Amino acid sequence: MSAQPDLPTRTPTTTPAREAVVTSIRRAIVMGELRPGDKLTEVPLAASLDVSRATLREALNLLVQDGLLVQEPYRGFSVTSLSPEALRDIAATRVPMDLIAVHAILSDGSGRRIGLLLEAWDQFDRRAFDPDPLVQHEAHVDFHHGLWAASENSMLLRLWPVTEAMSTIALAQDQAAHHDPARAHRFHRLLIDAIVARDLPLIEQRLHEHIVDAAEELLTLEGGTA
Amino acid sequence: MSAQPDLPTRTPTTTPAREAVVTSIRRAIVMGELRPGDKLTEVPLAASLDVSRATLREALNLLVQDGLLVQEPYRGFSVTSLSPEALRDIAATRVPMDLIAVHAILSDGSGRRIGLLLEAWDQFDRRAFDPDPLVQHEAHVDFHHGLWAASENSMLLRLWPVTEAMSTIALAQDQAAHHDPARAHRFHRLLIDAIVARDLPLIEQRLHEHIVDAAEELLTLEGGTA
DNA sequence: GGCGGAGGATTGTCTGACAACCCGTGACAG
DNA sequence: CTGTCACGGGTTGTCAGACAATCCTCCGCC
Repeated sequence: MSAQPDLPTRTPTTTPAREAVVTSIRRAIVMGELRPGDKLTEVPLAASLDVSRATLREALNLLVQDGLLVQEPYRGFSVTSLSPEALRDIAATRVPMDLIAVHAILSDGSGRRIGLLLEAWDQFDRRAFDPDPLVQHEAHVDFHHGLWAASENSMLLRLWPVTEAMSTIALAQDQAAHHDPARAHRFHRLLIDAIVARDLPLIEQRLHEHIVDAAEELLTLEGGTA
Repeated sequence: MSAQPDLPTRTPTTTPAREAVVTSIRRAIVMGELRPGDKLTEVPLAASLDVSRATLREALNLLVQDGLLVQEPYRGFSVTSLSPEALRDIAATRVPMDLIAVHAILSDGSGRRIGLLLEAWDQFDRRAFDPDPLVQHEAHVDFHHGLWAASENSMLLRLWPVTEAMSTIALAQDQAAHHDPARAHRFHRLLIDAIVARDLPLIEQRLHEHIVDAAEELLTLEGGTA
């Protein structure tokens, strides 16, 4: 009935339209076009994304899934907004969770997990200074994801989407929070060094610097609880 | 930091139908009527639950949200299934996460968090031996949720649904895994005692007994057969 | 000025349909 | 006999339009 579509369908699971919607909205949040607290009204949004309302709602449900959006019955979807205490909680909780990953990496005798970690570093290193700020953001996020993935702890992997979403929102909270890419690069480098050196106290200290201090900085920027 | 404008479950006067679907399916998983790996076909399921396919799909998406189900494009929804390594990861990860909560509880000078914890214990104590096994399960789960909630750490609260779902699946993995309610009751009691005594090493040991040992036990049960 | 109710706007749900896709089956060539 | 490929049934993904339930705003009334 047709010429053979010789091209191997590039994506093994092609064309769920809602995926496009999901990435589109996620990008809008990362880029600050959608800010925490913004309400999403379905009909105009569906029209602007050229999908039906049902498909849009499926995509929105997926975003609620990792906490990027919140849904209140009969009141609709809106971008998650974090209180200052929530921001501190995120930072304070991420440090011990990262330490769980680090422990798993260091307790692996084969060295494979360290290899995974260094690979994550390499990929970050290549994209950390990309001109596209979206790529920079993804590189940063992927590095932290790589740290958890290198632990080969499936529980952490399941918890990652929620964690990533919270961190994304935290950064999006302050639009002006364009953290200096060189600074993130340096922190990540120092962290890798400490892990390779297997210096647990140093690892913890550097995680603390990277995460908690950054959060406190965000909070001071935010200032008057606006 | 005194009066938190409490957010009472602001019921929207009527329950969205998908909530009923969600609890129905969740109950089926808890009760072992749906077992890990089972596939859910939409049309018969929607008919049996007396909702439209669209509403059913919204409910299924919500369940994917906390990890109780997995969705593969064009292959449908199925109950999450965990490998033995995943089961170990869950147990091994929950202990340090519970410790995060415990630290937050103990670092609260006002004693309010301890009060919340004891309240959670009371509610567990009242339902631990309920004749309905579903109530028993909920009492157990609510106790652990109460531990995290008592920490007043909003990040942990966000991570809870995923954690709960993983633990639920882990227990559902082996249908024969009705844990002796008296045993759970004793463990929880011992844990509370250790926390009140502020004995950190003892707390950790008892968490380990309750979580990791239970997981290993599940694995030996499962390993013999299968 | 405060209160209560009408009206519009928005979300929740339904029905029915069609397109896209997966999988098992069986014909066919080697 | 074996591997490949087309075919068809079954299932999921998406659409359109419609109606009910709920929220929100504003206006008249006391």
